[in-house]
Parts: sequence; C-alpha cells; structure tokens
Amino acid sequence: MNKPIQQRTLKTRARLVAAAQEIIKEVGHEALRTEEVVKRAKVAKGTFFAHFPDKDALLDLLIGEELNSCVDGLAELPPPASVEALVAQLMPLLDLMSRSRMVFDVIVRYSGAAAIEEVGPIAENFGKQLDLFIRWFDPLGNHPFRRDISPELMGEGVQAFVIQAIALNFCNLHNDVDMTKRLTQYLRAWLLPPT
Amino acid sequence: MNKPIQQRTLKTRARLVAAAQEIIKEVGHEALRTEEVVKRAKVAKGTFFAHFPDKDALLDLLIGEELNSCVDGLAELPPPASVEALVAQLMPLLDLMSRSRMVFDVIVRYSGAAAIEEVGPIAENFGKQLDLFIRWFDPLGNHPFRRDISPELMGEGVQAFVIQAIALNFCNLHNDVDMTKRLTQYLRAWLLPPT
DNA sequence: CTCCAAAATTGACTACGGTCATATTTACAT
DNA sequence: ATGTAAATATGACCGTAGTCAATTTTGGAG
Repeated sequence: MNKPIQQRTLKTRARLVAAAQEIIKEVGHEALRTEEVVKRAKVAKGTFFAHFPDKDALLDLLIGEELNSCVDGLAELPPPASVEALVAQLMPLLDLMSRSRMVFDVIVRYSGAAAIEEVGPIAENFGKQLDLFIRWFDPLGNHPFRRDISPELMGEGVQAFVIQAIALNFCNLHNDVDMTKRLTQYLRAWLLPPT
Repeated sequence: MNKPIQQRTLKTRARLVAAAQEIIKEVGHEALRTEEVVKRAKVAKGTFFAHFPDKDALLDLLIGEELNSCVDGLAELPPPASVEALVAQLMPLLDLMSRSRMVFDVIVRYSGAAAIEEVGPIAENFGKQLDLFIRWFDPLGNHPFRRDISPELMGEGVQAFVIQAIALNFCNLHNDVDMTKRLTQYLRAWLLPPT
C-alpha cells in the first residue's frame, strides 16, 4: 500500500541505463566505465551505486535484456526437428553469448543466479530458455529426441553444453565453425537415442 | 643452449608463491592482496608483475597445483563401476572447485585455456582430468557406461556437467547434498545407455 | 503554507590492481 | 679485474570500482 518509490528514482535509473547502452554501442562492454556512465547521465558517482550494487549488476541488466529479446525470437520458431536444426536455431543466442570474453564471463557468473540471494535478469533469462527447451522436448511432441529423461533435464544439459562449447571456443583460436561443430557433436550424444 | 634464466629469478618467484600460499591459508583466496604478497615476499610491487602478468595468473598457478594433487589422487583409484561410484570419487574435486565463488570463477575462466594464447596450469589440469576420464571410459574396459561415443566426448560431458552442477549449487541456497544429487542425475542421463 | 523525516543525491575519499621510467644486479667477454 | 649489455628489481604513480558522511529533495502531516 505504501508508495515509497519516487518518480525521480525512475528517471535517474533510466538515464543511467540509457547512458550505459549508448556507451556500449559506441565502445563495447569491455570499455564501459562507471565514470563515463555517470558523466553522461549527469549524476554523481555515488548515485550510480545507490541504484546498482556494483557495475556487474548493470551489465546483468543490460545483457539480460539482450538475451531476452533473443530468446523471445527463438520462442516464435517451431520446435527443431533435428540436432542440426536445433543448433542452427540456437546460433543467435550463441553469437550473443560469445560476443566477447567479458560478456560470456558475466553470463556464466550470473546465469546460476549469481549471488546467493536475488535472481537477476540473466538468471531469469536462463529460466526462460529452459521453459522453451521444455516445450521443444515435450515427450508428446513429434521430434527425434530421446524420451527416457525429462525435458527439463534435457534442457539443462543443452545449457551446460552451450556453455562448454563457447568456453572451449575462447581457447585455441577455434573459430565459430568449430564451435558449431562441437556443439552439434555434444548435442547429438546428449539428445539422440542411440540407434 | 642459452641459459638466460637467473638463480635470483627463481628465488624471487618462489618467495612470491610461498607468500601467497601463506596468505591464502590464513585468510582465503578472496582476501588475497598483491600488496600483502609483495610485502611478505620482501619485494616491490612491480616485481610481482614482472613475474606474473596479473593477479589471476598467480591464482591460476596456485589453484592449478591444488587441482593437480587432487587429480593425482583420483588417478590412483580404480575405474568407477557405476555413476554413483563415479560421483563419489569425484567429490574431492567437486569440493575443491566449489570451495568459494572466487575459486570457481577462476577455474571456469581458466579451464578453457583462458587467454587466447598460453595454456595455464588450470587448463593443463583439465587436460589431465580428461586423460583420466578417457581411461575410465575405455570402451574395452569393464564398466556399465555407454560405448556408442568416444570416451573423450564422454569425459568432456562430465566436465561440462560438473561445472553446471557447481554453478547451480552457488544459487538457490542448495547445499552440497543437492549438488551431488544433481550431478548424479546428469551423469546417469549422460553416461548410461538407456535400458 | 510550514515543518519534518525519509529518500535520493553528492563528491571527496579509499582500496587495490596494474604501469613504467629509472636504478641495480648479474653474467660474461676481454 | 673491468666494462658492459641484458636481466631483474624498484616504487612513485595512475585508473577505476566502490564508500560514506554530509547535503538536498521529496511527499505528506498538521
């Protein structure tokens, strides 16, 4: 019933977010500086940290939004009819997650509900991904995937392998062709019933 | 043939490492400060960074060593005869990797050969883990696991699921009983042929 | 309208990782 | 021994995330 949330707060927060988005568009996530954010948002340093516990929380929010629109896009597609189709459909997500080492690190760190408390935007998005996978792997659906384990478990495995594939991709100068191949190999072994 | 490596270098490096190990034993990885390391090692700040590219490289080394003695211990065990036995054998590794959020983050970041160049101690250890798994999953061996995919692929999957299980464990106040259960569930679905 | 307590904002300040020009030490040739 | 070039060490300095006591703004009670 109480309404302790002020109009001013929303405005300030929106300015901070807008400034950050602008900066990221210009110089990328890696070069984001809180000083630059507050300068453009025309607020003091302390104000930033009154709105976000730390810089990573802002990145959680921004990257979470990007992930959301990406997953929303996926949700409109029909359930994939093969591992190859699945991997192809996931490519936009893969591209986003592997855009830069820093983005990937933030995603990995926050995908598991980061802090002990508080589920952030990225963690929420991973829940959303899971819902989507559960639909795609519905045992009642017409797909070639295994039916001996729950679709939820299948989805969690897909997430684990996506992260693994991207992580290995950041290594030995593998390019994304190899990432796709590797993920396909993982998911064939994970999702297909042995012939 | 050239011998450009000085005795002094080794001494200094050893002192830095020893100081860091001492500090970590006292206050944990999270509270490690380079300033404290150089103070105890009786060297200047700059010397630290002449020996390690950054603080994380030192952690890579130290955590890598811990992982190595852990995996060496695992290597003396006989191949596990069930998923439950496998998970039980892996527990020391799981405990080490999930000791703290920071340790886990460093491991995840460096497990995939961190930088584009240079394979560090943690990445090397993950290779060693893989060798061990390949032995355990030898298709010629007497074990209940699937034989339709390469043991290497099986091992990579185990690594992916271990990371997934730990990551989720850092979330929703799940304790390690749940981590064990979750990993068992993953590995049953990953390693066992459908009945 | 006036006053007040809570909410929001401020910016100087701290902590700490990392840099770099300079100084010192080492190894070796002569 | 002496000179000297390369390797190593130094510490003042910098950049940036994050803190906090003090200040300003807000919305509402009387």
